Amino acid sequence: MLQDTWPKPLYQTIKNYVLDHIDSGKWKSGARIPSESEIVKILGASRMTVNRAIRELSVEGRVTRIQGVGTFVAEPKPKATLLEIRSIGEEISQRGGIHSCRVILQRSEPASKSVATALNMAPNSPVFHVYMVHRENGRPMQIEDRYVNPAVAPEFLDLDFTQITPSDHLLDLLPVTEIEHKISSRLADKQECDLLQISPSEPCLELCRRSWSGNRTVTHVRMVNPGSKYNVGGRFHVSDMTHS
Amino acid sequence: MLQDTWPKPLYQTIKNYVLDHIDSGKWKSGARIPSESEIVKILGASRMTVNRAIRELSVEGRVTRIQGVGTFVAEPKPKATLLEIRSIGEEISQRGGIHSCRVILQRSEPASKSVATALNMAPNSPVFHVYMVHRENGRPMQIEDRYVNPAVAPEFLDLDFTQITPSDHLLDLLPVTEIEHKISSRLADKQECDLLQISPSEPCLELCRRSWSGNRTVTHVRMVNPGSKYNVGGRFHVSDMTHS
DNA sequence: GGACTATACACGTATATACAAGTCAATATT
DNA sequence: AATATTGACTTGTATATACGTGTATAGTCC
Repeated sequence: MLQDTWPKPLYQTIKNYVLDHIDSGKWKSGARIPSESEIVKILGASRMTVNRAIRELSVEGRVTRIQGVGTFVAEPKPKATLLEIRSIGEEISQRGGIHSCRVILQRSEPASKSVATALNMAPNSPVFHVYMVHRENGRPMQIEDRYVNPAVAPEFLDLDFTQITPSDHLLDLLPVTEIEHKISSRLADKQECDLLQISPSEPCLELCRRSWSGNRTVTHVRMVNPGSKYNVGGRFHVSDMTHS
Repeated sequence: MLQDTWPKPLYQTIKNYVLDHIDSGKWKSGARIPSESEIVKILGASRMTVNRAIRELSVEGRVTRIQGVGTFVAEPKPKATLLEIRSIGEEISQRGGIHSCRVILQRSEPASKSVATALNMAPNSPVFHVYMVHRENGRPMQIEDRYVNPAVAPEFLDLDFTQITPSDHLLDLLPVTEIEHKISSRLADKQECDLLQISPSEPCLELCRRSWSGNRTVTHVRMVNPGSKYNVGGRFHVSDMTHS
């Protein structure tokens, strides 16, 4: 921001040099920037140092590199903020509560049309289905309605979800590479009111999530929380992807 | 997951070596790991290569380094998923809609007790306050109720928010380093019903956000969306912080 | 013309070396 | 005893050098 006059490392100076040209518009989005050896000539640093600077810009998403071709200014990021959504078990235990749950349904069933679409599978092929209620200190806090792709978690039906939540198990099992979220507000239906012990006029938060690992759809989950008892939230620290 | 048998770069092998020791529990959380020169002796790589490997693990948050002291295993990350929340202007224009807005209030006012707490300021010190309604194709979509720390954005009152949304302006102005979100579901009050043109029984999504830049609190915003017309969501790609 | 090849150039990785800078403890000095 | 110095060890940065790998193109041969 303001002048950091502290002695910057050279690789940081090089990063700033590139970022300045990008941010000022001299190097436009998608354009090629000078090669490493050209920057060596321009700035007089060694190629290793230039390489480190630009490699870091690459992992920070500011430039894209293609071996044998060159380095290009990356498209600007869409304006967005990130919200961290913790697993319900973690959240409850973090505030000192006792988590328990009631598993209402845990079975394999043929995929309905909508579930098959969500999981990118053929209709009527088997999917694992879990329907359960999470409780904090005995009070119902969340309905979890989850479908899982059997190919990625064949052991899913044998698990004891009073010991580990489905979410935690899947996060342990495989790396999540992509997530789609939808959060909406609506009124609960009769069954949900019964399970959550709330009145029919109470607004609920519904959080739907689909997640992928590589090119495989892992799971589709719908979580319903009573608005009066629960709200999703969290604090997120942006690991430094700063300019300068 | 399974062993990729493709020829790994040496620095990746070193990263895996360290990660294996961490994940297997041989090097426990908080413990010191061998120094660079020790790993040089163990693995036979050069110090520069070891340095790159461990530096990358450092930015990936797996280890913490202290110059002159050593390298330590970082605390494990809490289980969480990330939700990307786009700015409303972006979201509307992305689906082809026309964004407009009505600025109801844009002024400086003394901070109430709750606002002062939220922004970490003294009560009654001046804060900037904006209250506005965002519209998509002329239909009200969101109420934005925002307080801004005057110290970080002194020009805030002079802006024309029909041209750029407050969120976009602040994101352009300074890097956000920390964000706190809370999403809840509730019924709108009478004024909100009028502004959003909804019925009093319709559940609404309320998204509260506080954001920081460095050690300064930047803004506190409350956004109210009618549940029938709007839901927050998005797709998030996890940039590869994989093991192996 | 079309296919192949040589070549130049880009980024990717690895090493050896050097010095700077921060921390800590043992030792010397006052 | 309190303080200062020194030295060992740590990470941080910078360079010169080398070779590997991927891409594009100009030129050559058929």
